[in-house]
Amino acid sequence: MPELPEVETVVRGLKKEVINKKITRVTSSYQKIVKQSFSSFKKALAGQKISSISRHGKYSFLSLNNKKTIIVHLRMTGQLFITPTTQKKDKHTHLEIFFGSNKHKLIYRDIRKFGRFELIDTDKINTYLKEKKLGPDALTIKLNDFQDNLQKKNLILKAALLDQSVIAGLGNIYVDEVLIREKLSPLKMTQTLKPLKVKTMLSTIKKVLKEAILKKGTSYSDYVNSYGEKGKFQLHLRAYQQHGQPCYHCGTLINKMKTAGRGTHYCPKCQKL
DNA sequence: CTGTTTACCTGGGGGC
DNA sequence: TGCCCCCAGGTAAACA
Repeated sequence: MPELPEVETVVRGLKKEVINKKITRVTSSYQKIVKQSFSSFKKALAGQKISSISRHGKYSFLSLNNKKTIIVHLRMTGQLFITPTTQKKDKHTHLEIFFGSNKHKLIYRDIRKFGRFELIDTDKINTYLKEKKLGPDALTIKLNDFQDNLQKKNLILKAALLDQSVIAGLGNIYVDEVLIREKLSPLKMTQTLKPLKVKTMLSTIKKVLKEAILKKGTSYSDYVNSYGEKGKFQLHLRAYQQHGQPCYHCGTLINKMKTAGRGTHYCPKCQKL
């Protein structure tokens, strides 16, 4: 599923490919993908250029030169990538953006149709982030803010790291990967964490995310980057979907349980409560 | 108000 | 081969 490293990889690719290209046409065969009416969305995009692209957590922002911004969230199985205009769309392609005199189009594919597009005023991005209760981005969050957000609620650690208001960008894969590297139990309560442990955990969060970005993300199931290619971080997973495999650190078999409503992979020896 | 559960979707895999 | 059921998990909405 697309988490921070996957969204960052897509954003970096799109920056190279679609900045300053004029949008000529937008089509959709599943208009629910767009939050507001598709006809107004289509009208607002036509004739505009994408002037800048940014990301916060798992949200990406494609800003147009008419002071509007397209917000994209890929949710579980969303794919946003460039493909030749001659490529015929398949049944999972729900949106296509065409550019003037260009051999390529930007398409949105999503098997489970959970992803969403939304159009807002560019100067309201910060308001939007507040409305969604999005916390600081995981790559840039300051230790003090992370510490405060963790202490505010006494949550199970796994749930706290998945909570986008605490830290934005982590999902099920990277939370499990961080916890096994930190030898922390997913069941530990946040208020029992020592300040020094919070510090090392945050540096591990940033380290794992950066490594995953270098590997162009994790393609466990459907994720592909802006060129439709798979990532390579799945080769470096130590916990996620590794149940039955020996632990990277001690050789004990990785276990799987359900925590905070999610599949949670952990080493029963390294990650004791 | 806050924590918990369900809905949104489809494909894949297990059981039979 | 095929049918049924469950599972995958990000977020919003409904619920207790």
